[in-house]
Amino acid sequence: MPPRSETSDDDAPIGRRGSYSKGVARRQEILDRALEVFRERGPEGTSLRRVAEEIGVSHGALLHYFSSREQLLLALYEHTEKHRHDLRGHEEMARQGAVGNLVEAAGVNVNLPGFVQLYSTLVAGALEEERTETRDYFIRRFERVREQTADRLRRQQEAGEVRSGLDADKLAALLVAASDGLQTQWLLEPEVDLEGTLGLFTELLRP
Amino acid sequence: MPPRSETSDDDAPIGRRGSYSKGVARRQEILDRALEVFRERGPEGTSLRRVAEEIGVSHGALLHYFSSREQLLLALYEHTEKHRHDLRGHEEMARQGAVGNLVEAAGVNVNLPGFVQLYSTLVAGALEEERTETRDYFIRRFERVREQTADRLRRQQEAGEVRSGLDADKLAALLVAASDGLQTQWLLEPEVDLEGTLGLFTELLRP
DNA sequence: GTCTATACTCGGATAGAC
DNA sequence: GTCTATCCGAGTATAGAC
Repeated sequence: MPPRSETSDDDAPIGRRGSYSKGVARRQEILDRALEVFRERGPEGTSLRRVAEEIGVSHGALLHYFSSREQLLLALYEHTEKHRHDLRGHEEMARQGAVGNLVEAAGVNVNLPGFVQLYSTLVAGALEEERTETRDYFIRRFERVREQTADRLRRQQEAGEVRSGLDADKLAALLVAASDGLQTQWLLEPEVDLEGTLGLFTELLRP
Repeated sequence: MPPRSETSDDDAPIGRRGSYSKGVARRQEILDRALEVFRERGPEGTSLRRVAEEIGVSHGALLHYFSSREQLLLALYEHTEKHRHDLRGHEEMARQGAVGNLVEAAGVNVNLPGFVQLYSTLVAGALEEERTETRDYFIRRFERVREQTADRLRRQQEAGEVRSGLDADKLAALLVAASDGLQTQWLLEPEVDLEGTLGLFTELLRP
């Protein structure tokens, strides 16, 4: 679900007339260069105009492909998330419990404070205006994460690993909320024990 | 702990030479007018310059009393928090359990979405720079709220209302985190049941 | 569709008048 | 200490060239 607005099907490298539209490739190219700049200097303090200059396009041209600074940061977020996702073992991930999954994700994030901060900035931005792409993106994201977590919980309830009689959907929202909130506290005070505190849920949910 | 930088003791209305320094009064006057503007138009989209013009001071003068837009928003937040605090019954509040207290606070916030959003904006801003007043403010705030919550929890553990064997400090951090995170989700999707979901902790913590 | 040029408002810093 | 004047770079919107 990339932030590019329309171009929703451009997949056949051969045969389809036009194949990749040149614009998408150009956009990708610009994004790649921009990611490099962010990697070196970090997103904070790196203005749109600075990035544009550094990667050799005009300020206006950059804005042509990313309609706002927020959009560019969202693209950066998505890219980092993919990388972060790769850091985790996919096989084990699948059959993990809800709490274990969140704890492990938090463990990965501990090494990526910049990522957590970017997340927080984008979410706060999403709350500030009514109908933006960023807002839609995070609404969908929360829905997805809650749903996955609820599924895990239900499976664990059936397996007797988690106490039953609790609304799995509400519980999932609570777990995700706690995870997000804790990471905020952790960014402000690194001595907060992210994984240990989140792990309390293991005991709280024991049947 | 108001955001005014130095002037830390100006309390005696009589006898002390100079009594209130004129600057403090002026600052308060400007703040009051600014609060009015925010009440009418909301903080988002209300620029420093617009506020200044509307209350009849220059852009520079406003910046003289509030060294940044963030400082002004923080003052707005503190003022609203005081008002919000008044909405809650102080007597009952004191002898409430940890979960009940958070649930009730959330219940008040449900009628003040702008306040929750402002909180989220300020917290995100606090995460973005290293040594700012806003950051210090929220570090202290989280410490205070966690401590209060932990105290309640300990009292409840001794009274047998909350299951023991759980680290009250960690548990407090978890409760506060869940409360914050849920309010974020609620701002994005109002159908999220803020009080009900947070109330799950009542069952989770039962001995 | 791709991009340049321009203009507007914004937050913030500075220098200096009073 | 209080405030005006000015300047800077930022994000964004628009018109229009190609």
